[in-house]
Formats: sequence, C-alpha cells, structure tokens
Amino acid sequence: MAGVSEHRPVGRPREFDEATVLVAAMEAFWRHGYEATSLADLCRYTGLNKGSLYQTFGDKHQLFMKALEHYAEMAFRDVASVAFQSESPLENIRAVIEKICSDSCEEKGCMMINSIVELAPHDPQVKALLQQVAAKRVRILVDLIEKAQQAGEIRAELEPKKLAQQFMVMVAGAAALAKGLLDPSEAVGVIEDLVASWT
Amino acid sequence: MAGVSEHRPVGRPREFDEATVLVAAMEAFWRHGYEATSLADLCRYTGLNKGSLYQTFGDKHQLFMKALEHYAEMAFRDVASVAFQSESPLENIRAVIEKICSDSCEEKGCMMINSIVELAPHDPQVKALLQQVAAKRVRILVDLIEKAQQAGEIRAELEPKKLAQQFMVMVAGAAALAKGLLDPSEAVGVIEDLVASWT
DNA sequence: CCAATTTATGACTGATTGGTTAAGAATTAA
DNA sequence: TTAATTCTTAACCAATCAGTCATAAATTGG
Repeated sequence: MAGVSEHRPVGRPREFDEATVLVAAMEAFWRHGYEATSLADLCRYTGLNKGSLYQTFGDKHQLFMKALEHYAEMAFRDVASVAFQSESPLENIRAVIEKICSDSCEEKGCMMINSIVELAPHDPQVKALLQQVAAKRVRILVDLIEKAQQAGEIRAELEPKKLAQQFMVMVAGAAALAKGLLDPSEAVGVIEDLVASWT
Repeated sequence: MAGVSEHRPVGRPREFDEATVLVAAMEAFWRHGYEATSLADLCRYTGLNKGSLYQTFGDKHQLFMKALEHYAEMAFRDVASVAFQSESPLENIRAVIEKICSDSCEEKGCMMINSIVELAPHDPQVKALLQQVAAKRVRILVDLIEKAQQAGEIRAELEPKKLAQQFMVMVAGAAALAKGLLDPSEAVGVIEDLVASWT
C-alpha cells in the first residue's frame, strides 16, 4: 500500500533537508579545510543556525566526519559509474582517470587528499576512514589492472598491486598540485602517460 | 682588519638567535599547518613572547612566509647536496628520491605540499613562492634527466620535461600519502619503480 | 652618572572561537 | 483546547584568537 511512514513525526517539522544541508557543509569544508571553516561559515553555507546544526549533526568534528564520508561515497559512486562502461579494461582505467581529475577541481582539490594532509596525522578517525577508502580503491584498481592484463592491454610481467599503488600516489600528487601548481589538463596527461607506460 | 661590525649596536641586546627562532617557528607550522598554529603555540615553540615575535618577524603571516622560505631553502640545499655526487646521473636521481622522501617524514610530511594544499588556492603569496620553487626543481630534474639520457641510462625517446613532471607529481603524492596512508619505505619504492620504468 | 636606544614582558584589547541554553513557534495526539 | 513534542532563534558563555602597548630592563655613548 502506501509508504512505510505515512504519519509525520510529532513536533514541529524540520524546515530543511538533512542531505542538502550536509552537501552544503561538505562544500564549506572541502573549499576551506577543517580549521579554517568556522561555525559561522557553516551557518552561512547551510542557511541553518548553530542550534539546528548541533541538534542535527552534533559538534563541528562530527559534522566534518559526516561530510567527509558523504564526499567519499559521492566520489566512489562517481568513479564506479565509469569504471566498467567499456569492454576494454584499459579504456575503463582511462575513464577513471578523467573522472577523478574532473572531481578534484582546481580551487578545492580533492577533499580526501586535503583531509589527509591537514588532519590525518593528528586525527585517528579521519585517518581510519581514509585508510579504508584507499584500500577499497586499491582493490578496484587491482581488479581493473588484472583484467587489462588478461586482455593483453597491460604487460603481464608487471605486478598489479605495485601499479595500483603507483596510480594512487600519482592521483594524490595531481590532486595536491592541482591547487595552484598544475593545471587540470596537465594532470590528466601525466597520469595517462603513466598508464601508457604499462602497455 | 677585524670584522666589519666590531661594535655591538646600541640598546638592549637580543637574548635569542633569529635563525634558531625561525627554525622553531618553522617546526610548528610544518607540524600543525598555518591555521592550527596559534600565536601561543609559536611562543611555546620559540620560547619568545608575542611582543618579541612581532617586533622581529611581523605578524603571523609574515612569520609563516619566512618559515616557508626557510624550509624551501633548507630542502633545496639538502637535495642539491646529493644531486651531483655520483658520476651516474641515474644514480643521482635515485639519491634525490631518497633524500626527498627522508625529508618529508611521516608526522609532518613536506611543508611545501602541506602549504599548497592548505593555502595556495586562497593565498597568492604562498602560491607564488611555491610556483617558483617548483619551477626551480623542474629545471634541475630536466637537467639530470637529460644527462642520464646522454649517458644512455634513460631511454632517449622519452621527453625530459614530461618525465620531470611525472616525478614532481609522484613526489607530491608520496608526501601527501605519507601522512597516514603510505609508509615511507613504500614511498621510496614507488618512485624508484617509476624511474626504473624510464630505463 | 645620565641620556638615548633597543629589547623583554605581560597586561590589555576587541573580535571571534566552539558550544549551550532558554524561550517561543509549529506541529501531532488526545 | 490542551498537552506533549520537536524545531528555530537569538542571546549568552567562557576560552581563545591575533595583535598592541606601556613599562621595565639592559645595553652604548657621553
């Protein structure tokens, strides 16, 4: 029949959508980093006031963690959406490169790399989350690389794990340097050159 | 005859060495970043109080710029000291890798990469300084790579500028990921693998 | 000893920080 | 209508922020 929750909950209804607000907060943290984003900034970005922010998401750090998780999920879906499009594994790897590079745009970079650099050494929660995300990415990459080797598109004598690691380091470097030292088109080129050297 | 400044300047003499204090401030910014380092932190690291800090170095941002410049010079000297040691250009490149990776230790990373990520998009001074340093590094790398090609240690058909760019991106990525996602020994390995693929 | 000069110190500033809370507004259930 | 519940708002809080300044201390030159 009708949806599960036909009845509205008791009490004054929310005037905002939690997911939308989380995206706005993510935008703030992504652009400015954790320390440089004040509660006042978050209120400006989200349109909420402190009280609502605290009631809904907890304190600044909890809100940041949720924003970072949301970013990671978003980025993952984004990459996954192109990682198996083509029949050629190598072509898929190239599509992944394009997608990753277009995600970490010039001004904001990649929120995960930003967070590693700013917070990972001092913040165990951030570190743990990003380690987990990185491991997941490596698994997918190893899979793609092995498929490409089976298809004869990447030299069979190269070790998939090492190539995946190379790839991860290169992508991280591109995201960092894209914030002022490397223009995005060059970034794509550099990573494509790396992959080309595997063929 | 005797030294140029035989006479001490008039007035109460300084109780600290400017260079030593700058290194201490650099240490603070390097470890915690710009935003997360308070004036109180700087006083603790340097042993000075605010007044002296301001009188000697200007405000927080000026002090940061001097610390970053000092870091860049230090890193440059460090790398230069091993970049021409051996007769084999390729061996020199490998020595540079080792040196760069040992400079950006796990907890603090590389202060230049930290600063790119945290500040470059919003801080033109930081951006300009780091662009200049990067250009200098690329020039040295291109030089080393060309020498290696002439010595037959790197394939001649590869374009030096592209290889240097690859190298820079890889090193930046290693510095970023070293802050929690990649242990230093692996970092060296990844970059050495890259260079090995040039031979 | 007495200026003149420079440095060191800590109190002080106004603004901003992250975070709390009390009062009022909007809703549902009875 | 009333009570219970939830959300919104802004006032409020202590702590900290970057930055200033007056005063005292230490030195040189006369």
